[in-house]
Amino acid sequence: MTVSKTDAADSAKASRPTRKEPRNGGPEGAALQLGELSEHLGYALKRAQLKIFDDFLRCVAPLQLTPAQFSVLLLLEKNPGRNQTEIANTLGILRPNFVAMLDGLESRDLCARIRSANDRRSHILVVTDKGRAVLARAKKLVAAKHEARLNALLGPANRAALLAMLATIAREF
Amino acid sequence: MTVSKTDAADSAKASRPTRKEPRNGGPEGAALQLGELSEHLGYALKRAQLKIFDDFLRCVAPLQLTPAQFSVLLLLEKNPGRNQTEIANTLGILRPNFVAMLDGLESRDLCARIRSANDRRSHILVVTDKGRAVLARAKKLVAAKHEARLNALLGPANRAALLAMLATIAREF
DNA sequence: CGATATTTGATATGATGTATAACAATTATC
DNA sequence: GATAATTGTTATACATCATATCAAATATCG
Repeated sequence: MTVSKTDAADSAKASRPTRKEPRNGGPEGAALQLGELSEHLGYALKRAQLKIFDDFLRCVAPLQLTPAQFSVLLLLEKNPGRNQTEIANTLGILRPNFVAMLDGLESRDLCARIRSANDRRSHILVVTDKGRAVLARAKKLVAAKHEARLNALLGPANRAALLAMLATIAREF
Repeated sequence: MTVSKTDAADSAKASRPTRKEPRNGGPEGAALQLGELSEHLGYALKRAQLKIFDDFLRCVAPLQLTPAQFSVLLLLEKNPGRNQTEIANTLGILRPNFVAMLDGLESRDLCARIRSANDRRSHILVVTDKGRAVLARAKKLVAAKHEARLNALLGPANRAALLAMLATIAREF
């Protein structure tokens, strides 16, 4: 709906002794009412998604992996011998946009393109040893920091229910 | 994680009599395994969000309103007398980016900027009559088509639970 | 009061994500 | 063997998102 990566909600910088804002008496200057907005799933969905991605980025920052790159490596590891079109399609990436993304991963030696012997048009994608190592570390960081934090916030049962509903929407909506 | 607005999953164009792909016998050419990806909340969240936004766009297409524009009009209606900074911050929009957005809405006479008398730096934002009319029609379309479809897919109780969990993540994560 | 700092809306600019068209090389189809 | 389709790629356009900076207006404080 809107929603950028920014703070929103007018986060008061915490440290600022002198200001006028503490006029808590009047109804003026109060926090804005979200109103019906808080009942719209799309709005909550977008804001939650930004938070999740932001946290993912922080948790996996030492490995310099974006959520998109992580998903590519995960998919490559699970599905060896596939070409660019197959991987891109599965992840909902357009082939033209997948090229630069692979260039980035390949230049860091996390994956490699191998010309197929059967069909010399296509590139078979493989995770390199270094890619596998980075992916393993990423999985641990994500599990230990990111997903663990979600479990702490929602509880395992709720987290599972949430995941199931999101998957349903993604699949059948 | 990845995920664009595109079809993904290699949607077979439905109408194409001649192709090679029906080699359903071998394990080759089968659908890819998502593997651990399907256990990552961020991935499901992103894909669900894209679906929801896409459906929102279609449902409200006759009014030519994006989710972001809809959220702005909703917030303006609920919170009269606010300036650009307050509205933008609440929605998580950066002020510089909010300018062009307001230009668009104002050029269509859906809202208006009014110089404040108290503080002549700020613009008080108001929904115009036309904006209120468009917003009313948008609400009906969204409720009748978009949210109704979600209720049909998840059921009202699950939909409410989903919304609550997403709001929790957006608020406390 | 007057100097300095802050706020507001705005502009310019860049980075990133997403989408389409078109191309050469290769393969499939008939 | 001519035509069509596929694969990876390039170019390009557009939207989204982010930062720095500015002028005008206001606030703060010596």
